[in-house]
Amino acid sequence: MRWSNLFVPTLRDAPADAEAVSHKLLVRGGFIRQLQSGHYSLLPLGVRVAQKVTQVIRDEVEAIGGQEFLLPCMHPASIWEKSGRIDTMGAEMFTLVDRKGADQVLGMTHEEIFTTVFSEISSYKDLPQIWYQFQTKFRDEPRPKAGLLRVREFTMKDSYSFDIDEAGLDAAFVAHREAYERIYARLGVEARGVEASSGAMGGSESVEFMVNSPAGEDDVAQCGACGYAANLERATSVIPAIDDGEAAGSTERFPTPGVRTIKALAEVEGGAAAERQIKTLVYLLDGELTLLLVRGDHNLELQKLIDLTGAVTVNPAGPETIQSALGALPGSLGAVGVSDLKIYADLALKGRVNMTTGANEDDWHLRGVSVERDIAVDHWADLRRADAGEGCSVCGKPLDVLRAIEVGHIFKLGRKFTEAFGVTVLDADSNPQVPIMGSYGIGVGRAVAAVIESNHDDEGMVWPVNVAPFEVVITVVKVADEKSMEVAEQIYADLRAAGVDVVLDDRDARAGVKFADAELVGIPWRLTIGPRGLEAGQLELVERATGAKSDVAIESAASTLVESVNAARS
RNA sequence: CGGGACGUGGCGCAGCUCGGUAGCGCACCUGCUUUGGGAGCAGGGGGUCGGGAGUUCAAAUCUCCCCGUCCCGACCA
Repeated sequence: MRWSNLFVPTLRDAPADAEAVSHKLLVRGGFIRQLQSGHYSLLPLGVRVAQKVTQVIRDEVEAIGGQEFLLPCMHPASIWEKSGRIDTMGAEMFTLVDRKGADQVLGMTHEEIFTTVFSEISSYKDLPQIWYQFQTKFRDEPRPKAGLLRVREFTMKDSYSFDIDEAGLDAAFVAHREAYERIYARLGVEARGVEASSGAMGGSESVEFMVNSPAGEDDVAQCGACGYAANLERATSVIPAIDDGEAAGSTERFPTPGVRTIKALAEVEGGAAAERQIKTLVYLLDGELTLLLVRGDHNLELQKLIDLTGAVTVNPAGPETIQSALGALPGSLGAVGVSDLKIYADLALKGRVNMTTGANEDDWHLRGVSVERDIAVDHWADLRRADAGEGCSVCGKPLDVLRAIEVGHIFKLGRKFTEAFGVTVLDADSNPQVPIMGSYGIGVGRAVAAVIESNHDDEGMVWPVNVAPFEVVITVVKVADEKSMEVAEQIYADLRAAGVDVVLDDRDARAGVKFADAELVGIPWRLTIGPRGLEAGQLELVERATGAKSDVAIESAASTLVESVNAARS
């Protein structure tokens, strides 16, 4: 490629509304342009990187036996009705009506469609299967953000495994886990597999691949001692026991005028420290009013509740609803004596006595509450969000909580879809069996952004060779100099012949501009050709990542580069 | 969906408080000089001031409505 023919609109200034490093650099480097919130055009350099990332993923999925498909991105709504997900996905699906009046949706994932194709298989002899594709997904995200990190339209590698039994699924899952680890290593990101909730997709064992970055949107609890790592959505931790003293004989009402918060109750005369309080939250779970109890100083982790109950819609109840159900407004709520509502309580409240909570009358609280004696808890469960500094539930050492980007997600789907679509295959005994599925996804654009988040410096991007838009740039300092161009053309031809992805910067621009652009777009090696070097018979070679400069003889420049590039590829 | 901010040539911004018909830097075009780290000089092109209504002799500026974009919280590759 000749830079003079390339469309690489680099910018000196980042757009004002970009926040994340990857967003700024992708725009500044001329990789992407925004069409509207959550929808980006990939420019030539963006396409090059995306294609290289795609190829790395393809290699590794093929290596575990994946077969590439390409399914439609527009689906009849009926297929989503059949799986029931048109309701659970709700507003996140783009929907439209065709000219015949048929309801259509834009696919946000492809379990339904792959399962439909799979229904043609009817013998255990044809299992296992791993099917995958790179296809555009559409998700009407409430809040797209940070350039390519969260968008409404994106390419995803999604694969699906079909097996006759759990053992087969386990094997497919492990194979994917290992393939993903190889993929991230080749992309130059440190991604760790962490325990995760499978969310709206449904399923059991679930692992997210996380790259630590302030631009991320997830919080991950990590144990530096034993390696335990889990999304805060399901991370557990151990906390010290609290000495409640002797259980009070009975509960006691006491006035708390104006007290509306945990903090205020902790400070008021006759109140109680936050860890001695019961926080009472009122939620609507699929429309059913429910009380959720956690310790006063703890936070509810909603995802844990959703995973536990399978609830589809979970919303905090409004003040009017709460008032009419409990007789008080938030600030004075409690579960003592409540019998007509379902009550979930966090395990940290189990066995606690002498607790303080709202009396369900504004400006009144109760003390001396023994949780198990005084509250009709229906379900005990881990509902609280783990916090930094709490003990690792595996080894007890303090946990860290770090921001991270979710660059991949694998999980065991189970038989949800094969059952919904009535798919069976015959086993060796001629009995019909419902195959079990796994689902595995990597967002290509997000992976690109994550690579940048992990590989950049003040000058711009620093691409790993495997995914760099070009592996080498030949910078001709003075294009008007015939000798320079002659040498450049020769090395350019040699590198191309050797299979190196090289760009010849033959623009009639000042050297400084070309150097700055090469660094901004992060090309791993720059070979500088100018009259000064030619006179000495030497060319300057600069490695982007380290800034290391070396002089190479004209004759050996190409072979040196071929060697370096080959050594760095993986 | 709740909260906050912003919208002026391709990008970054000023002008708005106190109405008088749009300006700066970068980028772009032409010429000359320069040429190993984002050149200098001279000349030049490009803007429905997000949209619509209203107030006014007069609106980028004031008022109202709408749209868009970004950031923080509830959702996910």
